[in-house]
Amino acid sequence: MPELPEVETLRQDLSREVVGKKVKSVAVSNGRSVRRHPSAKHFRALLEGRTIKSVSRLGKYLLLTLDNKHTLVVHLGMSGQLLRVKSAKEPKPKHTHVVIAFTQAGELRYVDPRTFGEMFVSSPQTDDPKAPGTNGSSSSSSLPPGMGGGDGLALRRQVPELAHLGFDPIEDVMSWDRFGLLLRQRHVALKTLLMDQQFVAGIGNLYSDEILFGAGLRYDRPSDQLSATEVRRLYRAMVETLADAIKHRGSTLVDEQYRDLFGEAGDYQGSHQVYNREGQSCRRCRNAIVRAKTAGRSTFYCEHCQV
DNA sequence: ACGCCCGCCTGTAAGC
DNA sequence: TGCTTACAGGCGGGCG
Repeated sequence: MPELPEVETLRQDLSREVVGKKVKSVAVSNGRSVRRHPSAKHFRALLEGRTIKSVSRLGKYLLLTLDNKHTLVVHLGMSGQLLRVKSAKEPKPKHTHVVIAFTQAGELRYVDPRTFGEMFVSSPQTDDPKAPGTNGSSSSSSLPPGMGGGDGLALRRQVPELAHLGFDPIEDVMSWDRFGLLLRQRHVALKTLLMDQQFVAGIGNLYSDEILFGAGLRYDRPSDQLSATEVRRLYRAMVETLADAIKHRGSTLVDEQYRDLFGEAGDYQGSHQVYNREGQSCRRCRNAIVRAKTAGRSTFYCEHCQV
């Protein structure tokens, strides 16, 4: 399942490979992948003739900014892949639902067996196009500014459909104090909170387990009952685990199909501490990793290292 | 407010 | 060996 590290790897690849390219034609062979649009034709018309100006990321969403300020948004869901091929002649894998051909030759293909993912073209928010600064809502917001792929606030305005997303753990830096404050505003299990996209955007089942191991905290610890040290450990583990996974170009598991833009597997699965390691020995204390069920989902953790 | 379940999907693998 | 069932889970929605 592509989560933040996998999507960020794709963002880096895309910004080198498709920025500056102009869309020649778009072919949609499964309308479900563009289900936000009234029709495939509608989706195509918004893309054809446009040039890709930049590539950003918000949580698990890829944002390709177009030359008319519209944005091509891609969400990979459970099984989505974005593949760049040099020639249209290369054989199309099964479940290729969208093909974007560029005028400079080459294609961007969207493949998604389970069709949980989607693509759509978003129009920027048309709120108050008059003088800027009159109501002062631009820079005084509660969200901190982003650093890399783009300003988180600007991106949220650019794509109103993603306004509900919480802070991005890599782009939006925040103090331990503020993180602790946010944790105390809720009373939920830590794993639930890490996976809540409205709280923090980009973390799914795999990385929430890895982060909680890194922090030495159990998945079911209530979010409003952490000591200052534990808050700090959790924040640090979140940022470091994700950054480390990005360095390794994400996780490609045996039963999964995450691939980068060129079809290459990620490398981080070898560094997993708990995920999918039920019965295997903890790399830190040698006790067996345990599997639990929460809300019908699997959770892996070490009963000795996580308290 | 929160936990939990369902439906949406297909491919893989375990079970009988 | 072949069929059936369970499982994988992001996300939105509903229910208690």
